[in-house]
Amino acid sequence: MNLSEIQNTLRAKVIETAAQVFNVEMEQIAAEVPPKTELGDLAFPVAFELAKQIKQQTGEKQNPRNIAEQLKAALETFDFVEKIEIAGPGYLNVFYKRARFVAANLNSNPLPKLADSNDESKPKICVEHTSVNPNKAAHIGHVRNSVLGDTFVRILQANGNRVEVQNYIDNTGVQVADVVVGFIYLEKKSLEDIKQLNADLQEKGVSFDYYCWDLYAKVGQEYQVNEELKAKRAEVLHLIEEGGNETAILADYVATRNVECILNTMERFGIRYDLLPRESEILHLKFWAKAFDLMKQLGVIHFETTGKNANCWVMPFDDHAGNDDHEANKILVRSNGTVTYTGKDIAYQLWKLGLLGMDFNYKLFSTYFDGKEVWTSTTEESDHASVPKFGSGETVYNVIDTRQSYPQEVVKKGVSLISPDKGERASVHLSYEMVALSPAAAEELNFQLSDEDKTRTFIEMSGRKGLGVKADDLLNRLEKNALAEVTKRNTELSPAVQKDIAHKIAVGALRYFLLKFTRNTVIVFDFKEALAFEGETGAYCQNATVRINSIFKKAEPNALENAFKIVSEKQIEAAEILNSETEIWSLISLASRLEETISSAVSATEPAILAKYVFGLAKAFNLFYHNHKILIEENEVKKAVLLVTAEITRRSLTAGLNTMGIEIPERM
RNA sequence: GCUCCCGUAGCUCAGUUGGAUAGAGCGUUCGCCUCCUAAGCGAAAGGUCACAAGUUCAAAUCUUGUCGGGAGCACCA
Repeated sequence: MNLSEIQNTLRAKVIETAAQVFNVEMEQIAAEVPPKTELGDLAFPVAFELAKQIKQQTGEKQNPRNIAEQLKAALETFDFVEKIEIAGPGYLNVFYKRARFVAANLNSNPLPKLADSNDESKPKICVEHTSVNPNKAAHIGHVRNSVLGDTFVRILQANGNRVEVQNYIDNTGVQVADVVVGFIYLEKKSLEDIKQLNADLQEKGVSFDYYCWDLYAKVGQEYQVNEELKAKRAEVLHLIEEGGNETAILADYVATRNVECILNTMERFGIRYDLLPRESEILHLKFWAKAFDLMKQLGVIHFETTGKNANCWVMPFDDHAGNDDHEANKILVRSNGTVTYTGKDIAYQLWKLGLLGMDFNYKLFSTYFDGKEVWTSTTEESDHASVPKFGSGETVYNVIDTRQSYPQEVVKKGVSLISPDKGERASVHLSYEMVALSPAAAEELNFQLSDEDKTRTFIEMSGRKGLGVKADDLLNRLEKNALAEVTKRNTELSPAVQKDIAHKIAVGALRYFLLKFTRNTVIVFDFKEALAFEGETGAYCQNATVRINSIFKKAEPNALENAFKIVSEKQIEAAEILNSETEIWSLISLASRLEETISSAVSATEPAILAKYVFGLAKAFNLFYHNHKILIEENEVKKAVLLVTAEITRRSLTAGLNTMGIEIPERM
């Protein structure tokens, strides 16, 4: 029986007893971990709540401590419980049979549900993340999106869910149009010229998306002074949307090259996708037309003939009160007959949920080095015999920054009007705050600050201004710094191995840095903090794990096996150690809470919960490590208990870090 | 004008659907490598949880108001 099962059993017993003895029905009850191990392993503050309920029902005033006494008797019959103490005004503190618990969990898997995530019969969850406009390199703000999304995918899988990862490609939007304007009108390049440029850049070792980054910023600047160029934007955008012309073909080449670059960047971070749905297919396969018909049939939108929105199709949206400046209703089709972004997004969301009644065609986009495939949408017939089944998610998570809360709300509302069955529950906006730059960081990037910017506590990154910390640049810098340390500490390792270790440390540092903040905290990016390997960092967590691994490398080959045997057979002695040295038991107890932590990260849609847990566990292990010398311990049972503790911690740390997409280096 | 988010140690942030003495990292000061890797460990200092009222046996947490900061409210995407 693992920790979750024990806790659930205890909860059920409390609820059962409350019903039997006090005639009070409780749906769920709070359980908490006492502030100190001395106070027990699990606490129920349930007696206070019961006292209140009893008073409400019978008018009889009962002392919480007396209530606790009666619950205590019922819980003590459970064979994993050593004793129950009533503390303070009426806390019910549970102490487990520690040695028995350890013996029962010698071979337990910290994430028992992970294997279920491959079960094809389970309902699917779709997660959309990354979705960087394919017109420039990804910056640290995009990486926050991707790391959050990817980590949440891993968390869902650890929780036993089947997950599909989508990265939406807005290949026909204004941002792509802007770079295309730059290529065609500023640089006077044809498609052939751009292909040649791509080859030249590759030779020079410059990434195509870096080139576009600068070009995009140049176009943005030029727009300010060149009205003629700005007029080209609408023209180009129209041609791209329409498709089947030279400009559209050129734009497709540019966008696709950028997607390839961005996928390469994300692969460095360990982030992958199943499907890249593209906006061009949403347009050309007429997803919108189908959604439009659906909405008209169901009467969830209407055509306005008078007033400000005359000749527009609008969706009523009464959650927001309208006023003179702003409409309460959301326009989906403009008076000129074109569709708004929100309209297209509703169609796309319907597809994700399997409610649209039509599908993309698919082609293979690329194959990762280990054989994993990533697919994309196409208007042509799917040319592969066995295309995986995409979309039709039971629930859809959209990882999009918090500034898009309003349109996301409209999409959710629209979908629930069309399918009240699935309702608003099926669409989840996994929102997060932006990554901004500290004025110091902006200056470090040689960016000219305006006087207004200087007064601000942070400065928003802007692709249009070319202001941002590029993802690859930052990772390169982290790898360089990590390599310097690795080389210093591990002179005997080969350069290739050193480099691999440095890479893992760099990725761990950046992923942890982005995950330790809760979603609704603005990250004010600071180089010193982001480049740190000490304190609350990924490297700290990796280091603790490497230490455990190194203990087992130095131990005799069958040390762990023997330890398991000793702990199982000599439970009385083991219990003495676990009862007297609370710090050992605290570590075991903490390490046993990974599954529970994953589950709360899912219900709160908050990966930071996992990050904080893993760090806390690494810290607890480091304390244990300094206080106990495992390999030279002379007492046989004590040594076995220490080894088992290290092993249980290792499993949870490794699984927890992997769930965050952080690998464990062989050495540090 | 309306909606949402935030205000916790010098700085950056946690604080588990209201619970026991409000925590962590950084920074500061002082200790610890004869011992499984010091990217580490220990100790000290540091708090009117923005402010006010209310609900409760119990409030950093819930309600209302005030002040301060951020974002959003397009026939843009």
